[in-house]
Amino acid sequence: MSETSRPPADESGAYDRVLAAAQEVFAERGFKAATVREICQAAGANIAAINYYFGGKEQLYIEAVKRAHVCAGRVDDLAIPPDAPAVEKLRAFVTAMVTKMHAPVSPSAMKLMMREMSDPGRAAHVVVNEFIQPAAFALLAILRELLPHLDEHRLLMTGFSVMGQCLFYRQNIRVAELIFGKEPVAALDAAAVAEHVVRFTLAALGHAPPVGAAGPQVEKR
Amino acid sequence: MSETSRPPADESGAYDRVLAAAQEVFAERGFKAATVREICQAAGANIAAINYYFGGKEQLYIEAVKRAHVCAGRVDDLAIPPDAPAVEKLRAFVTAMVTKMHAPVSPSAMKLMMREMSDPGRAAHVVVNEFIQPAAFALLAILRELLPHLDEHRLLMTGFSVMGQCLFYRQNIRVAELIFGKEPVAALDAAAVAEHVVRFTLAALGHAPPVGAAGPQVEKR
DNA sequence: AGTCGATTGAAACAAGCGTTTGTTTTGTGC
DNA sequence: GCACAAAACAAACGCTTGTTTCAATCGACT
Repeated sequence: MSETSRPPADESGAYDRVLAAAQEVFAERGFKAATVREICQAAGANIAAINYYFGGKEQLYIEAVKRAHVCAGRVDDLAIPPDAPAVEKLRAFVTAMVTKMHAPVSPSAMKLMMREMSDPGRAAHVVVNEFIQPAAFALLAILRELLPHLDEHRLLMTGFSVMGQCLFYRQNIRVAELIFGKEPVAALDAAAVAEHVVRFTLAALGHAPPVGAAGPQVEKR
Repeated sequence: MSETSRPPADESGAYDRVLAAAQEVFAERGFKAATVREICQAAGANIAAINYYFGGKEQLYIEAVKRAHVCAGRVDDLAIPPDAPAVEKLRAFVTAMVTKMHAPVSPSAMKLMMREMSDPGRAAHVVVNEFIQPAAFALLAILRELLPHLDEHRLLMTGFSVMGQCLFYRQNIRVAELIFGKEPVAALDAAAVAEHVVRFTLAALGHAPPVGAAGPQVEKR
């Protein structure tokens, strides 16, 4: 029973090699299409290692998702100064979110998490509790500061509008490439997207001039 | 070779029954996890029917996706009067989009298309060409009317902001339920969401008062 | 050196998969 | 009634899947 006490370190033990390879292969192919043989071959380990260390394919998948959410890091534990004005908090949040989506620290980890989110299975609650939920509540708190008098429903929908913009570029980048070609989509780097989403959102909330306007004048109210 | 000339009618022939069942099962389980046996059992047909009519599992999947995009209908061929002001065009577009996403005519058809979009395979180009691309270009044309002087990159990102909001409620409804519970999410019906997205977007574009504002005063500029 | 538990390795297992086969049934024109 | 092609069926095929088995190997401790 070394499975639970084993730290998720990237040492060269068979346990960690299999787990890292599983994250990669599961992210690329999905749970069903990925085979234990491919994972073990990528890890340079024997086929029996999966059942020996993890007890089966599905439990390996869950562990891989857990590892992925650790690799991806959290959104709310960085770049959001608690004493800054709400507008700056929102800017920091969106920038962190878009950057994390657009250029993640571990692409395969993010891919695996997004896969599990689009088709929630037995490992979804892990990603939600540790990764999505804190970010969602942090965003809603920021929006509540910006819009103190808005009712709960509209605040929730406003949060969805922000998250929808942040997520779009990752969830639909392939489709966008199919429509517009690779070049114009590749031209949208994380910084440009983050700046746009911030401005679009702040304008919608009345804390910045609209997108069509010329100069970047601050506040208005 | 009756596969190409066969119309996608919902008659009670074995061909149509298998195709309809395939749409359902593929939408629910995905390509790999769905089995030909389950499809044939749901269709009340023999296992050999798939290879007899379609030539294999993968070609049946492609045909099911094609059928799905027909069932789902297109976005640009309805509810967008060509002579209306741009603001009304955008309102019509978003309302049609959100409604189609939120309460589709055929839930399984929409589910299958969304599945193929999140993991583009051999049938993705069909959905893109016939369903997504026309909608995307229609939206960009409307936005161009609203923002005549915006450069191409920002216009594209603005389009993504609109699409991101429309798609969020379908792509992430399961996750949203996991976070906030089923009730507050279920309370957001298509009409409320569409109204919010329209107002959020128009406010961001400077064609409506911001979300936080009280009354629905029209125009400003 | 010797012993024992942990790990690795190759082979085999049963189950399930998509596909194929050969036959039977059905429908249709003569 | 007969002949023939399309359609439907049950059975089995070959293959891949996840899992199991069991012997070989390694590493530490006495």
